[in-house]
Amino acid sequence: MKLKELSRLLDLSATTVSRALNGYPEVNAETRARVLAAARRHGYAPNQMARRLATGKAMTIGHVVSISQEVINPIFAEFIHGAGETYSALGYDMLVPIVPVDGEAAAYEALARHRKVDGVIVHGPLQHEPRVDLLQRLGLPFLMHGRDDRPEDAYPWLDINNRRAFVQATELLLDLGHQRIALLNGPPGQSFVLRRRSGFEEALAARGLAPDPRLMRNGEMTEPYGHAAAREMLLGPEPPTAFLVSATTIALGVLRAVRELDLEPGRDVSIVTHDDQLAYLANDGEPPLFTATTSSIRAAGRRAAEMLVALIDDPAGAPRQELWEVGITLGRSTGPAPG
Amino acid sequence: MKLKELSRLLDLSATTVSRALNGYPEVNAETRARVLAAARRHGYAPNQMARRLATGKAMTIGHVVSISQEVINPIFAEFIHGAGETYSALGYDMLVPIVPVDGEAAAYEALARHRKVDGVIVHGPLQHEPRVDLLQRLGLPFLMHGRDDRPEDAYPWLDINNRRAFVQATELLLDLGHQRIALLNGPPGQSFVLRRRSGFEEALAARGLAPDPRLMRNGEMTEPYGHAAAREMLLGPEPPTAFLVSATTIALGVLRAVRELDLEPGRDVSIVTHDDQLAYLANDGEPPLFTATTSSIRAAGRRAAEMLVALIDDPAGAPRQELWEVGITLGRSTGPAPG
DNA sequence: GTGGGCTACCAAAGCGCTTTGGGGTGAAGG
DNA sequence: CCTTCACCCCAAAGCGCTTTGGTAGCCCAC
Repeated sequence: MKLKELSRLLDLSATTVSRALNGYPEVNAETRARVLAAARRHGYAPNQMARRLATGKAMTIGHVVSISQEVINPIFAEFIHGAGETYSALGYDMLVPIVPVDGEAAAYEALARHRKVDGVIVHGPLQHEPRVDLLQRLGLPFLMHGRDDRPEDAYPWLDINNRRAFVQATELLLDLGHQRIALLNGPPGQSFVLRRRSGFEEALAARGLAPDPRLMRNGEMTEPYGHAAAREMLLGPEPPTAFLVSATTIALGVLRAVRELDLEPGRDVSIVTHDDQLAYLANDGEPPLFTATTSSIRAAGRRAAEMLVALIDDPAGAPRQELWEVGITLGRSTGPAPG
Repeated sequence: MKLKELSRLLDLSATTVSRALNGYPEVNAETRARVLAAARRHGYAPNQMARRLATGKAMTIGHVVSISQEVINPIFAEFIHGAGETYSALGYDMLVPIVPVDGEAAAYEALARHRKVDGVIVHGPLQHEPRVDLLQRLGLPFLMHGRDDRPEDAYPWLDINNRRAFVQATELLLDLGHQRIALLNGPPGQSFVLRRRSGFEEALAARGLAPDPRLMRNGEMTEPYGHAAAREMLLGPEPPTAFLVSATTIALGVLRAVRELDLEPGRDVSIVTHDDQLAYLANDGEPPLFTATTSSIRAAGRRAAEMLVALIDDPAGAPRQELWEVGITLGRSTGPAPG
């Protein structure tokens, strides 16, 4: 069933039918009702390709995933999940090109030139993110999840206050008397990783402490990474009494190492993690397993998508930046420093 | 830059330019080279909407995600990842509608009627999957990841041999002398979950053993689920000496419970898991942490996408079903039954 | 030297929709 | 009574590409 057939059936012009379906005012209410009823009855839906060609709007948002970021995966999935809810509600489609690491720039260029999307969401910004220049040059609207070292208003973004979160987490451990705190952070170069480290170092410095480089690690946020790093540190000289880690997956690895060494989490060793509130890694229990800074990555996805769509609809008048504070949850993984 | 402009620039007709770019034979080699050079130089790329409207092909594959399946998430993400690699290579786009549970059917109908996709991949089939009827009625080509209780050749699918995998895993435990084996399976109703249970029960029956219903659980494949179930069973009367579980996330929960109770995995309690080889939950170590049946879900995604595209290009001649056997990895989580 | 068969190109007709620029009708207003 | 103005509706012109159905020119064969 196409528009022309439907219009013939109704003895109306294609123009009128189109207008009726798209809610334009210059259509008699009765006529509109007739059209809508007929459309439903015959299962008519406009061909999206035709519609998009005619309107010049792709009604699609791109999320480019580079396959280097193996481990962003579960977090990325949860973010996408939230964004998808927004898109469904707003009539947008989501396009998810998966590209090799070295094809990322080309992927954005292709999206722009082929007119496949109206905008993109940029994931996992580096400290100084080259994609910003690329996208501005391409004139492709974008919203960054996170932000880099440019001035606050250089481009639109949604981020959580990573620095502050890790200041608070570190202070919590310091208040419990911990002095040797290990930091198991995410992949080097990522903007959020650096902000978290700043927060950690800042909190230590405020108490006149200097971070021990041997207790600071970067790595993909996996369970084995947490396990290996924690095990090594705990078996080494001057082991830490507390771990501050960047993801629940890492925390689980730390927990495994702690138990393996017959230590008691929350008594012999404390653990604080940042919790993205992934559905399948829920920090369950009463009180919950981990003491954590928390922020729903799914909610971030929802909101980021909203912001980008608003930006596309009204490039001038939409909110362009948003910084979320994180919550803190007290769990069973922290306690006073031993000794 | 649009086709007309480029053709005027080259003093050729749009027809010839289009044919040159799309590799049709009726173009002089020299002319083609000239066209390609000019296209590259001016950064010309055809507007996809126009192209798709003209050809009638969406060059897009849909993966509908219903937001009930919270926990399919990480596994789903990994599958998608593989599929995405195929799409990039083949020039297809991937559309990922995220819809509420009760909107799934409507989502497929919309995809079909709006002509947004050339086909879909169906995830997480139930024992008897209603989407099969729906999609066949809509005439929308599809490939199922997994399969349901219909005859083998009822529709195209790619699956792993879940039953056989769990037969082998169970036999492995039985050979080690375990008699009380707990099964921590996935969500009830899912086809793969039922096949795995069949395999488990079948292997027990072959040794004259009956499964203990108190040691069989279903649940979303999360770490807390594994932890809670294992803890409860281990503290109950007649605790199991071994756990067979459906996912590495669950296995991590079991491991946590085991350690909490001061038991030694691989000595006091054995664990076998099915490992989808998720990148961020790698079963690392030498030997690896878990004894596991393994099958790369990312590879499955790659292959499934290939099969679907082949099916779309040639509805008659493409391979329609594929059953993969799983591998087995011996890890540190299994050992002879105690006592 | 005429017909047939290639090669290399082109004009124009779609693809199915939206949107522009009217145009007819009847009621309100002068 | 004639104009004005909403109100509804329509024909036709795009949107930017692909594809159909040619044609012009050339070579070869009979």
